[in-house]
Amino acid sequence: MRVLVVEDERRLALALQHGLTAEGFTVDTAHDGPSGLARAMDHAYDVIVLDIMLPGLNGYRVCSRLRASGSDVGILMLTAKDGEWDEAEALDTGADDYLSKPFSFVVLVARLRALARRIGSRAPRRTVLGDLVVDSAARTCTRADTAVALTPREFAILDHLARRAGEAVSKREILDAVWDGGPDSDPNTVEVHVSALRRKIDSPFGRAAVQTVRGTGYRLAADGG
Amino acid sequence: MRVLVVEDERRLALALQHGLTAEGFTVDTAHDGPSGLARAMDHAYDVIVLDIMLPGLNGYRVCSRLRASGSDVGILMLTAKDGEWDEAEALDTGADDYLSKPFSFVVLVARLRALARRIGSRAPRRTVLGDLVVDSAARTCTRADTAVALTPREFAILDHLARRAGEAVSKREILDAVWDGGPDSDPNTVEVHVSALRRKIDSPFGRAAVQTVRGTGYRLAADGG
DNA sequence: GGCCTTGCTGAAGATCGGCTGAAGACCGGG
DNA sequence: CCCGGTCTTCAGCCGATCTTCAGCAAGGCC
Repeated sequence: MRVLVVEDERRLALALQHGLTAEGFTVDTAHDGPSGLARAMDHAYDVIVLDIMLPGLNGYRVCSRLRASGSDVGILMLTAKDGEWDEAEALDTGADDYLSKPFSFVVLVARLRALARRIGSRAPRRTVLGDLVVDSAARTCTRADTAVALTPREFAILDHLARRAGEAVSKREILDAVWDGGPDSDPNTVEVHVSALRRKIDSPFGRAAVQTVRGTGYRLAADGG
Repeated sequence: MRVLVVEDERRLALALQHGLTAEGFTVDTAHDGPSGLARAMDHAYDVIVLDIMLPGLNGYRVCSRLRASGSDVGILMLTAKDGEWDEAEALDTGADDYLSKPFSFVVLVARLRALARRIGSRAPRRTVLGDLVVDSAARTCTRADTAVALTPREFAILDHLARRAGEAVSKREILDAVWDGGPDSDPNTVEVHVSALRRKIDSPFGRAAVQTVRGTGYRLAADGG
């Protein structure tokens, strides 16, 4: 289990490195935003422990840049204050979990393990469903060997459905995954985009990969429809 | 999403009930340890918000008893102090997450949603009863290798029965699980839907998976009828 | 058998959920 | 600044689904 600790307070960083090493993790450290981001991009970590207040580039930015670059590494943010917006914003920028300082080392380890488990079971980068191919890394979609151009939202929805191929996925979950699912977000938005998506990947091919699950949401047929 | 709030401070419990209801959760409350435990055992909740300091039986004990009885419901503990042992002990007794009082409502909702997602993914995915297959994740049902289209209510009933395959399940429990079981809900509604369900998964196949338990409710035959 | 309780079911009207076209906001590039 | 593409919102439509009701069937008890 490879962990990167990005924390500018040297004493804390060192303590974490020692403690986590003792717990069986392999630990690297970085002490500012830019070098943390660089290390994270260059090496394959399982989880990153990311402080918010960092010199050069704050934790939110490191996090969102990592996500923007397509990384799905597990990110646990350390929020300095315990105001609610720190935490909500952490999740918004793509963090998987967060912990308010001061935190207990025991809890940190428990959270890291839980996070690693979740991350470990994440879906692959390329999903093949019959003649429908969704490439999460390249952000492309192919149907019957024909490239299909999708808008960002359309692709994000398809990608999310593809990660759960064969399962029914609720509109709320899609809102959470594709948008920053505020409680007041509108499920109709999803419907509109799904409608557009079908017009591109289903109708022209006389297929129906995107199925409606009434009362719940949608399901991507495991065989491409 | 069914939530049980176990909190002895009435004002807080009420506030949570209202707030969470507005967020789309279905909320029940209990105000002490023993009644919280009883409710949790009797009803199928997705998540329980559990205060630690409770009359009668404290949160740790409620939590560990639930786990001892085999429940895998999601448990989010509210820790009153913010000492680390509260939190570590909460995780030790089987809680999935915790939140220190005072907490932000926004954060609580985010945590509940995250927890619900995690829980949802560890529930059993398919139930096989003879040639009857109920796939909870995909929300599909198959009888003798034939896909059977069910309406949301029908599927919810079948799903609930399947989770207790072989056991007699009361109509009241079905009302609670599938509907938001107000005290004035009508058992005949269940009968109507069960009737429709049989017409789809039993009659066409000359089988009888859904059995009537007179005076009580229904039972799904463990061997598919 | 008679009677009461409980469960089944067909029909009908009300309601709900999902789909879609259109309008305007928004955004980034030229 | 303008333009094209994309996103969100809105409102209407439609069919699927739900609930209610009433009559009938079945079980259980005397």
